[in-house]
Amino acid sequence: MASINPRRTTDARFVRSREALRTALLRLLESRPLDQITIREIAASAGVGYATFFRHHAGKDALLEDVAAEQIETLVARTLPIFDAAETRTSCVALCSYVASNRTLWSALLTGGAAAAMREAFIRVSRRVADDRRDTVAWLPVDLGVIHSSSAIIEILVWWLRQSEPRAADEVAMLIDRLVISPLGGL
Amino acid sequence: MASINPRRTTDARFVRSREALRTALLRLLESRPLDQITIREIAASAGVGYATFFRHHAGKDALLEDVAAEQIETLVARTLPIFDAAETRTSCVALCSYVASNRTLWSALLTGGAAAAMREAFIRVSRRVADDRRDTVAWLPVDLGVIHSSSAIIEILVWWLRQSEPRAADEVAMLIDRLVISPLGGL
Amino acid sequence: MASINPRRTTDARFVRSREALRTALLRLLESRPLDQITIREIAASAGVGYATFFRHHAGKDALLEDVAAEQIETLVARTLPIFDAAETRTSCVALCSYVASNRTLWSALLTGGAAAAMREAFIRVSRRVADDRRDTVAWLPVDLGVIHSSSAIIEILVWWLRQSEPRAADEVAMLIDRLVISPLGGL
Amino acid sequence: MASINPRRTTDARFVRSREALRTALLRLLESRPLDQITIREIAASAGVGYATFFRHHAGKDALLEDVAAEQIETLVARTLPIFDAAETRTSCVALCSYVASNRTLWSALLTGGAAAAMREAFIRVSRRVADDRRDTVAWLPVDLGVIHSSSAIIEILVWWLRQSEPRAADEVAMLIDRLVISPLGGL
DNA sequence: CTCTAATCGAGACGGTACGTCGCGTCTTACG
DNA sequence: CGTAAGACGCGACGTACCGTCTCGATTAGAG
Repeated sequence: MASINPRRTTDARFVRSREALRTALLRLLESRPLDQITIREIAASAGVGYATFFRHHAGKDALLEDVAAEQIETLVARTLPIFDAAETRTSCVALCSYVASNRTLWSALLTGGAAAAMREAFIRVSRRVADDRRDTVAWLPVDLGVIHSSSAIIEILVWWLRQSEPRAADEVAMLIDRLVISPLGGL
Repeated sequence: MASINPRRTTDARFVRSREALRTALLRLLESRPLDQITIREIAASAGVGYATFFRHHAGKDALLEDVAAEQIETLVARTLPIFDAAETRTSCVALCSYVASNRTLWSALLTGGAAAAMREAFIRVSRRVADDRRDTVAWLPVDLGVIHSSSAIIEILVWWLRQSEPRAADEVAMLIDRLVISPLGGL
Repeated sequence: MASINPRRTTDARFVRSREALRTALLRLLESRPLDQITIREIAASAGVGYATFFRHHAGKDALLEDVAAEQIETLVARTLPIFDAAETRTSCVALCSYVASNRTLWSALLTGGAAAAMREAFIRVSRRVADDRRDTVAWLPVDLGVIHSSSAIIEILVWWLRQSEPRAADEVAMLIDRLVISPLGGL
Repeated sequence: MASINPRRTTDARFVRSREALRTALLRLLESRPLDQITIREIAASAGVGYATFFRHHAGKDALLEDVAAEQIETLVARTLPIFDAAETRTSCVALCSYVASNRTLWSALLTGGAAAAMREAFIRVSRRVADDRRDTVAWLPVDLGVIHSSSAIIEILVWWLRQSEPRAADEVAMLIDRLVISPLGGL
């Protein structure tokens, strides 16, 4: 949508609204789950007309994925080395540290009722990465590998971010390593 | 709700409606995801008045859980021995066989957009079981263990049931064993 | 609409809402023209849910015509004898007297921006009457006769009802007689 | 608006846009009624920027009246002699002939949902003329005379232009004469 | 085998959010 | 630096579904 018309990427107003909507959603996600947030609220909170929302996104979910996409892209960039490294544990630590350092953001994304959408987005990105790499283990179907590891990681992160007194990042990294990565059997 | 008035469990009309609603939901779930099914449709498909739906269930989700509950109870009864047995693999086979033998039902429940609700129900039941048993591994927080294993199993089942040409039950059992059960490290 | 389902005509709630909407529209028409009245206002003023409006009428205009229909039916019943009577003047007086005695109502209907719709409704009713009677004057096409006389009468009434200090009913009756009825040349 | 800046009447671009808008509206009116035509369509059809529309006219209606004004001015110039002439019938023929010779234009203006606006414009012009002339008949209020005759003429023309196989101009002229002009009683 | 009361179907209702549309204003990029 | 493009705020629209409610019309099961 944004890429069709070159103007859209340049026009100051367009960029401004777009960014306002992104941050408004994140702001609201900190207070309550996605499905209790109305598009009208997002628009109002962004200081943007209601109709304008639809000039940028097809719906609530579309905005969420738009917001999520770039974050996930970054997260995956941190997750990638996990599978390469002999030292998977170190990589898991890196992953968790990144999440910890953006705790508020990731809490909103993962514990705000958007986890399912995030999971989808994460799987999508992971699948793309997996297609590029083509390292396989005989007993494990590739797509299941992607789905399982993505889901499990997301879910452990959700569990982590929901804790009132969160554990240390490297402790969680250990859990991910032992529960998810190691069982994949050294991809 | 159903238990307040003893008559409700006896009155032929009440029982008939209840059952009609259950089967109607399952029938509809085979055609499209839960959130595209309206309560009005369920009622109509059950040959039951719209208001009657609410005389039995608080909402769509309540009906789903009502339907799901007994199935999950059975499934967990099959899953339980997994953790006891030295031969976890055998138990996984038993689990998958059961699902395979009720494929239509479980497909509706798991691939019909109700997976999230099923996951919750499954976790709820599992947690209850886990509380009874109290076998712990030092490095793994109990609640995470429950959440992770429940979610991962559900998710592998979803993956399985979505395949156009599904794999053999024992093959999937192997996957569950290697990806989920074994890593728990012999509870 | 009201006549399809017999229940609708009986159900107390339905009748209540229907009547509330009618009177609400008339009430609002006294304060400002039709196109400055929103459906939401009508519903609110009727103490009726917004969606309920559409359960009764397809839109603002439909409600107006519904309201207008019966009034026009009555008015036409008064207008009819005009064409029969040798004393057309007397009949015109009757017509104007009736309008005068319901001045508030007719002001709302005719000076509230609804005149066009009223004209249509009036023509429709008149055409039906004309079809029944089949008295024709050679030089005047029937449909033009209906359109012209209906429109002209409506328009004179509008002019009358808009005056700050309205003329006497029989004076207006005279105007209608001389400008509209007589020229028809003794139908 | 157009008269404030002297440049506006001279600037070639301004004149070009103005004319483009006029003809665009007329072109569109031939295909569908005024209220189904959006300003955006008019602008697009005129090959003119959307905002540019508002540099010329306050809105759709304003453009219409702008377009209509000159036509009506001409029409009234033809209608005027009607009231002077002893031979009103001849004048009516002149009027109708003029309309017939610009049938497409007048069809667009009168049958395209713009009749009400045209009526207003026609009345406005007629009133100006009537004020100048000051010929009165005792029993007929001047403003009603103007409104009635204007409306009735417009309305007969609409009826005429809507016919699939239109009658001859002098036949319609006769109808106008007998229904509208004669009853005014030789102003 | 009746009578009485619970249950039923039907669906009207008040709400709330949706996504669409057109308006008229105002900003922006571009020639 | 002026103009065309079009993003924007606004606000009404009509739709969909929710869950509550009011109706009579059955019909089950107790007496």
